[in-house]
Amino acid sequence: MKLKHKQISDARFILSKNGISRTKFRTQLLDLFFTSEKSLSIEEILNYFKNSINKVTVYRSLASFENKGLIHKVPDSNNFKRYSLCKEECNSSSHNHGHFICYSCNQTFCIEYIKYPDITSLKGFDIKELKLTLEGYCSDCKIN
Amino acid sequence: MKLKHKQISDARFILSKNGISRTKFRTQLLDLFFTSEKSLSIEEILNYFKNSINKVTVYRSLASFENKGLIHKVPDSNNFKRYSLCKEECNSSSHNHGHFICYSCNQTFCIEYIKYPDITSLKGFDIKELKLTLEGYCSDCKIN
DNA sequence: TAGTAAACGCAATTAGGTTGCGTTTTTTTT
DNA sequence: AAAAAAAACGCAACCTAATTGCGTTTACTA
Repeated sequence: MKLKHKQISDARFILSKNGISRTKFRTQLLDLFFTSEKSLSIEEILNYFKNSINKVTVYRSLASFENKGLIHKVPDSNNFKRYSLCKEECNSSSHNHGHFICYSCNQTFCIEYIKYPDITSLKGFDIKELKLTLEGYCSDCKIN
Repeated sequence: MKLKHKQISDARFILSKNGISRTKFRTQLLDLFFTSEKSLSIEEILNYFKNSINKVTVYRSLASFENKGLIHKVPDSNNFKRYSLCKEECNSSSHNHGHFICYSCNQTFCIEYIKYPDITSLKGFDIKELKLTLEGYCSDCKIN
């Protein structure tokens, strides 16, 4: 990772800007989101930190990041908690892009560039959000 | 319910056809799905049967119905298990319609008639299924 | 109708997630 | 830079939806 140093300082800056204490762990966790293209589950985070961190701390850090709009929940086919870094387009109530879930490795990928169906109203329903989830096999898991 | 008798006999017939024992409870449960337009959660089923049935039995009956393709899981914003009757278009791997989840009452409605975005391939991904979930307020819960 | 297979119910267990609280670290104040 | 206040941490205990084991009961089938 060429930009490691810059990313770490980015992480520290962003934590401060959002009123989150710049602890060693939270800085590393936010940096992990920066360097990871994929979404992260609690289990993956615990493994990454080799269980040097308590799971309660992970849960609370993720909740903090989410409240400040740094990350957002992504769907998981097994209904586990899973998070992904927010992009520019995300706002507090809408993370307007699709997600791809791999049947095999269970990774969730944010898919920025698919078009949403144009649904603004539906008889009788007051639609606030729209979620599109694709499932199948990712490039690492599919049989070629 | 005008068609009650017919529905009960339908339920019995369908259970037999799918190799599921026609117990009193399973017949009533399948019939409940027939008469309910909405999806059902374990809690709602237990309440309906006034706790005369054990929750383990409910879980196992639902698993059995699902394995035989009679019902399918529907998304729930709180990640609880929730099921809905399969329609003609459903097959073992795909229940190709959208779902609407109400923020307030948490009911999930199957939406048959919305157009899916036309995604058959996505660079690097082998897409097997596509899920569209709408969230907001249903007609009973929205503020007019 | 006897034998086999499936379904049932109870109790115990699993596992993801949460809460309480005393301690430590970070941030703010002076 | 030290003291005070606030936020984060870690442990243990807890919560609860869901699952498993197993002995009993009910339904199917030959």
